Amino acid sequence: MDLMEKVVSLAKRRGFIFPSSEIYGGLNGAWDYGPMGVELKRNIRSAWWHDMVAGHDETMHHDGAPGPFGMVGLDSAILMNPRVWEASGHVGGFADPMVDCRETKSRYRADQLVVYALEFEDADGTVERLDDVLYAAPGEPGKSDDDSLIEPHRKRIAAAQKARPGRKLRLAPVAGALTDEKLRARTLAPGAGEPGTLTAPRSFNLMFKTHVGALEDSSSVAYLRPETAQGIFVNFKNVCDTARVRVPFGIAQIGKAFRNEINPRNFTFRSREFEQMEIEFFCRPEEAPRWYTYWRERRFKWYTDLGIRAANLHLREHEPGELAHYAAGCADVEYDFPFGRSELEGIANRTDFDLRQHMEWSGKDLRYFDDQESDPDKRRYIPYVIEPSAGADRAALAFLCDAYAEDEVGGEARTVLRLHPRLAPIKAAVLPLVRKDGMPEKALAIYRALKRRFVVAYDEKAAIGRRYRRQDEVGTPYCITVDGDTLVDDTVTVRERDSCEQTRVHVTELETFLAERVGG
RNA sequence: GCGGGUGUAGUUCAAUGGUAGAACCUCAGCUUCCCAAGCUGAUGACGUGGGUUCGAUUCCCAUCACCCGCUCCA
Repeated sequence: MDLMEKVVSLAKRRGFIFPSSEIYGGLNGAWDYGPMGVELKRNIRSAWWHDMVAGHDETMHHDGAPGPFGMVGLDSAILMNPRVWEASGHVGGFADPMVDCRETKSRYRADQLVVYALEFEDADGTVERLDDVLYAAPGEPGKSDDDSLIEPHRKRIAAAQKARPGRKLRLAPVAGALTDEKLRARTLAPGAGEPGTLTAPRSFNLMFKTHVGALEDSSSVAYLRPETAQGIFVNFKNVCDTARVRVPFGIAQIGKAFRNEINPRNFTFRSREFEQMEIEFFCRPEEAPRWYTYWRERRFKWYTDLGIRAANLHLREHEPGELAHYAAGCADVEYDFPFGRSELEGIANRTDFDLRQHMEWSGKDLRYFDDQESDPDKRRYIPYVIEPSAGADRAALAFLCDAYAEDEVGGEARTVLRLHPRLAPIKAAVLPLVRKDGMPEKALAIYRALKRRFVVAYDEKAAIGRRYRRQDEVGTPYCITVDGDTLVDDTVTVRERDSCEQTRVHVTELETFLAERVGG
């Protein structure tokens, strides 16, 4: 069994992650978090929110940052005015099958791309057909004139013509060339140097559509947001007007997003419903590169601080050709999953693209007014945006994979999740050594006292060793054992998950002991 | 989206055209003073829908889900 199978199996067995609606056969690309999983994910969200927002000190100059900055939170609706998605570029032209050119990064509607072969007719009517290379050009079959079709390939076609003096050139459309893999491999895209750079036609309507109100007509269409980011941009003015924030500052949000992925894969890694943890960080345009660098480093460090082994984590700067059309820079935080190196988080310099788009589409002035600026011409500007966008589910999966370990204790194999204590679903288990002599009663009293502040478990079933192993498997960092001495001197043994070492702690010290080690 | 593979208990596996077995887990009881101990007992499965057949978990078809490769991720 490989590591991924082991993690999936453990996730199911111990209640971290189940297939969605499993008793009905499940649903492709949808997963549920069980009793352990919900705590893990909640801890991930809490850690992120605390580290990025709630615990942020806006009066302080943070390490590596160009200066002090503010940070506030937001929770915008999943349903928004559909015009948001027109402004953002998520709808409009995306309903029809599209083909992409891998080389030029251009996108075309499949039905508006003519693919043709060259034919040369001799004076005597003999036709020579050149179909080792096919040519694609924007236009509509049967409606576009030859000149406009030839334009993108003029040089190449001119060479072919020159080699065949006196012959008449004809363009012979090749139907279905884009859907035929072999023909597509010979097709030269507009502006491309080599044939075969076009993808198969695909529908890019990845947004889930629904209707607001009972009437299902086109005027009532709404979408489930495909990203949380736009909720922040459309609230930029509201936040500026009410939250007493000054640039530079960030708006953070955690929430569900939905994409109708063609091909969900790799357990929860690519799901149709997923949770994002995003910051849109607004700054002066000229300072954007420095803030970009800052957020890249800071977000990378967040994962290693929470226990991801640095050897498994990578920060990858995008190639210039890989960048989205609006981005001035983008880096991915990647993790070495068992199924390959994949993206956990993207940090992008989105320039002023989003706010500018929303200004145009809404007609509202979203410029920031900087009254501290001495130059009157520079007082109003559209801030640039640095966007660290993380996937909560992907983080959960990475933490699970990275924590999974098998080792030996006393010659016996065990499975243990070496989760960071902040992330562990259960912080401590309270265990009576044996079920007699008043130990359960004493242990229950300790359990109830700790329960008020920490997520703790109580277990009196089976031998002590087995109970330790149960807790190891869900990553519980500490086991508190009540034994004979406890009844005499009010001390317990605290057994640490990774080392299995035990220390003696007085019952009155337990709360402090845990607080120092697991937070909370 | 294309190609390949796999679906049997919570997990990991077996067997079979005629009453579906095991290990671990779980639960109950006994025992037990520190790392999956022992004893007794118990719960629990053929992904779904069709077809062939006297009879299908087994053969066939479809479908759903998961895994692998390709593709892709605005």
